[in-house]
Amino acid sequence: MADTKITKRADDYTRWYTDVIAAAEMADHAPVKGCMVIRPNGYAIWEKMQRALDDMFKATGHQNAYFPLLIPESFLEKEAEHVEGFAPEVATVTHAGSGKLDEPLVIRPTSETIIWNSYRNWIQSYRDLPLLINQWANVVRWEKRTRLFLRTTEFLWQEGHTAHATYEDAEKEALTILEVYRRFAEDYMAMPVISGLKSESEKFAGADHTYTIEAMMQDGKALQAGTSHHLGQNFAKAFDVQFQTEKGGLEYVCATSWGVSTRLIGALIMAHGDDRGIVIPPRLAATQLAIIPIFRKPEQQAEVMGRIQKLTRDMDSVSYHIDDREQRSPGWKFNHWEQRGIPIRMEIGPKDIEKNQVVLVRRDTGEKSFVSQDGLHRTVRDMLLTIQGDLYKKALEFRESRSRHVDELDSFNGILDGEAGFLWSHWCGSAACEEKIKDQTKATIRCIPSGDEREEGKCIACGQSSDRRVIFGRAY
RNA sequence: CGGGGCGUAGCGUAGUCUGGUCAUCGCGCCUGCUUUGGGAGCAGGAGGCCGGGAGUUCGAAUCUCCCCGCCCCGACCA
Repeated sequence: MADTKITKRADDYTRWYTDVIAAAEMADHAPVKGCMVIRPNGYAIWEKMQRALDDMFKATGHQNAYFPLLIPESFLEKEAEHVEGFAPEVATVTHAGSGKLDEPLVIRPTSETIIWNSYRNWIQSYRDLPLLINQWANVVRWEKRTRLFLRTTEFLWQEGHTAHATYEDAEKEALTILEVYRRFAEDYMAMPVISGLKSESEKFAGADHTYTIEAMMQDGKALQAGTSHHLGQNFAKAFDVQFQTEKGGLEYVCATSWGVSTRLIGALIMAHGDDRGIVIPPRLAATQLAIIPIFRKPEQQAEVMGRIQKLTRDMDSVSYHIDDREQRSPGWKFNHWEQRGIPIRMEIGPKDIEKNQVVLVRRDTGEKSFVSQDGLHRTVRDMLLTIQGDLYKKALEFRESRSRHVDELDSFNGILDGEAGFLWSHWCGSAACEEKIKDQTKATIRCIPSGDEREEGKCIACGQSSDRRVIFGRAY
């Protein structure tokens, strides 16, 4: 398979991003516009993400289930805001076999409606609550403009859908998941995020309110990395899901929904990648250590391979790969694994065997170290931990260097056209001001950060009083 | 759907303004030998309806018109 070169980091970040994906052989454009073929290298990351997230969902009491891909069109229409929000981007099936369907079917853009149609039958009593379910699935949204991983017509995701007896219980659930997402982003992806509340105009269509985690990419633009919605009783009312309370009354349940998608792979690339390719944090790397034997003569090969066997015998906590392809040169292999973001490369040749050492090279820094073969397992394990931590620190430092308090709307464009980043500014809370700022600067409110950092100030758009700063930024 | 750009080998491209040995170069692929600690070297080789169609011309990758496709910017993005 062809090995692509990343020519150089173009002034155009978009170009760099697609180059990196191509070089790492992660995805291709599909024949259907906006759809993508996820290659094994890209999918391996998704599998690691799935496993980690699934464990976290299970640990917070959730179960997996599956609901249909096709949804009667009328279901979407039951919730007013929901249909208004999704109508422009749903794909519809009108024909099946040789005939036209009586009622068109939409390909799910999200599954609230079909799931709530089931929940109506599943929920009778307060004893049935809470209902905590997650689904791993694909969805289709016919966006006008698409980008590999970040916004594709079809994408893979998980969507959680829960039902609760009280508003407070649902709120607690939404925040529990928000915290799961924050931990996943920071602990696994090594990508710092700011969690908070979406403004009214940015929230999910049909939600009471929406929580989000927002990350910063290396060009200073924001990326919404995950959302957790408190749906209130909107869907319960639309699908008539009531339950008998402990005291015998009849109530509508409160709901949440939440999801993260293959967009996270795009986030990972843009948060850590460099001109040599992607950089995978150790906790998400299917291969953490690429071992490259070096030799000239057959007897050296036997010796080196023998030593590798011995060294890897007890490496059960590190996932390693021995690249013993004879038709490729060591230099080629170095490059190959770098483009694919493997955290550590190990070189071992006759010279190393003589000195009882190996060469370890970090993908994130390029730092080369000569370490003893004794205790190699522990050395590698420690280095993986260090890389995981350093990647996070580096990304956090970058985000902080691109975050500033801004009190003049006039300076937005200057900053965002130059060193783009997060602008912490006062906002009065009105949709009109939000809109005005967006029109003038292309910056949107990424979130109203969680936490109680109150500060008196004046809205940068209208001058009215505000009691906290919110985050503005240009977003993907 | 608006604005801009681009379609030449599997991929990336030169050539188009000024029509005439122009089908170029790199990567990749195949064969052989030498190589292998940063994308190996040399030699040889395979591979093209120059996006499609119609025109102009003695002659079109090149000029004209139409069509198709892709990319970027914008609108849009729960």
